[in-house]
Amino acid sequence: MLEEYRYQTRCLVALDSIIFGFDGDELKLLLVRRGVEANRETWSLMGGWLQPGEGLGQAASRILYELTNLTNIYLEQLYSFGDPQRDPVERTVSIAYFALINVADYEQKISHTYDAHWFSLNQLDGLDLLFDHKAMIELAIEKLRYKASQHPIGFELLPEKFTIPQLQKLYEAIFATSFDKRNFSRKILSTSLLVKLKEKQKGYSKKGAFLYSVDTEKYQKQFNSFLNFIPNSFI
Amino acid sequence: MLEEYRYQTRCLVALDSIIFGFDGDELKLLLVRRGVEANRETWSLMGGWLQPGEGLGQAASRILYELTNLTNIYLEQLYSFGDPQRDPVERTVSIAYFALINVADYEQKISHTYDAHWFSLNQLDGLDLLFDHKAMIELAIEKLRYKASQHPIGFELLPEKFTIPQLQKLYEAIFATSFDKRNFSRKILSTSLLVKLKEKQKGYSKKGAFLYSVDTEKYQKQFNSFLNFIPNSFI
DNA sequence: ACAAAAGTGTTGTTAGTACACCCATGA
DNA sequence: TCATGGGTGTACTAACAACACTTTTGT
Repeated sequence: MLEEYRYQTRCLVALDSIIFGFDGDELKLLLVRRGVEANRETWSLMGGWLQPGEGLGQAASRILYELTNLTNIYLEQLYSFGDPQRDPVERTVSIAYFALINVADYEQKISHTYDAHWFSLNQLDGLDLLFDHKAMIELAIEKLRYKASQHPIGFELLPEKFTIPQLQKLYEAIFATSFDKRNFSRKILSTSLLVKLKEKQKGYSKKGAFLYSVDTEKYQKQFNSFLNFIPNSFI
Repeated sequence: MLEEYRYQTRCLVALDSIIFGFDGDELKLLLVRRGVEANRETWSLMGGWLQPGEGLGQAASRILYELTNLTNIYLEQLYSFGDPQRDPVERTVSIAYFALINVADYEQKISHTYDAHWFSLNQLDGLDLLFDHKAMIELAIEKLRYKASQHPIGFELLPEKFTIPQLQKLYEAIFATSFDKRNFSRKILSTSLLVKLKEKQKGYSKKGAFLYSVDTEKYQKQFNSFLNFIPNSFI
């Protein structure tokens, strides 16, 4: 090994994932209570160690799978946390990832071996979380809001067929505010990313609301080309 | 030490900093050619190892200082790179930071012990860079553009007193495009973040251009409150 | 028949875009 | 006097914000 490398200190590297979910009404967060030696009773994000030969996102996915049984969740890197005191046992750098899922889609699949549990965002205030996980969550909420303000990212949090009022509820949950429904539906439909279906959702309201699905082809095209929206949005 | 920690693999953690500079005309990038054993002749970002007891940003600042003598540069975390093969000598996770500085302000201070050198962005194409540093730079450019499209971040790249045409050149360099000067100055002045000074810049043009400075108080206020721009920008 | 949620249109205001001429000065 | 870059105004268009009534249907 090269001299230059030989005398460097190696350091624990952890991955922590923040999983947001929407149940049709509230925005939720998936936490686990792990059966590990330290902090046995503390709720925490889905976390684990980086293994040799593993990519970062790959490790985050594996850990999420091991703790909850969830697979094929698109995880996005959020931020790296490296305060020397963040883990009192030993200095650890943690790389945080986050994802958005639809609670209903995954309810059956989530294993409860490690006591995984959905918390609504307001429940968090009273809760004590491991290490700096609260700061991670706050940053993730900020990023989620930012992303939702740019992309119609919310689609990923809904079932394949959904109604405009459902989508509005989701955005209202993300931004903790309320929108005018006329302006909301106009704005959403003006993207022409939604396809109106013949069916109506029944049961929730007396009248029933039309179901829509995402035109995935258009959606891909539009949001894989970032370039077109940058220059003139500022100047 | 806890069992849970004892058997984990520790890993090298590096910090790499991407330093953008503006010289009044072009957007540049600071690279070094380090006298290290491996890759002696390759240009690279300002990189080094995380030491015990150091925060991540703190380490990035120290490394930047050691390689260039620059201090008091605000570094912002960009992304973490952890491909198992990214460093062929040993598996290393690298956390990338970036910063924007005004070339003229720091020209005297930059030490050239390690052969630090400004490259204009177009020069990069032909250049071979260490490891995945090219990908880091590309991501940093993307982020810089995004930030500039939201905030008037460009102010940090200019001297304390600057002219509107200088600012326009900077934005044109960042976005690799050109803007209508009437619309540009209207847009910039409409933020009322600039204070018009009595003095003119002479020498560059025959007529001379009025100098402006940033109203730092307003600037702080406006861009520390993110919340107000989110909801209605989407809905 | 009535309660509860769905759906829809108009108007005023604001921000964005495209475009062309005169001004001040040094050489 | 002329070449160079600095500075400004207007008219058109598109997006946004505020606002209230009618429709459907289950009970």
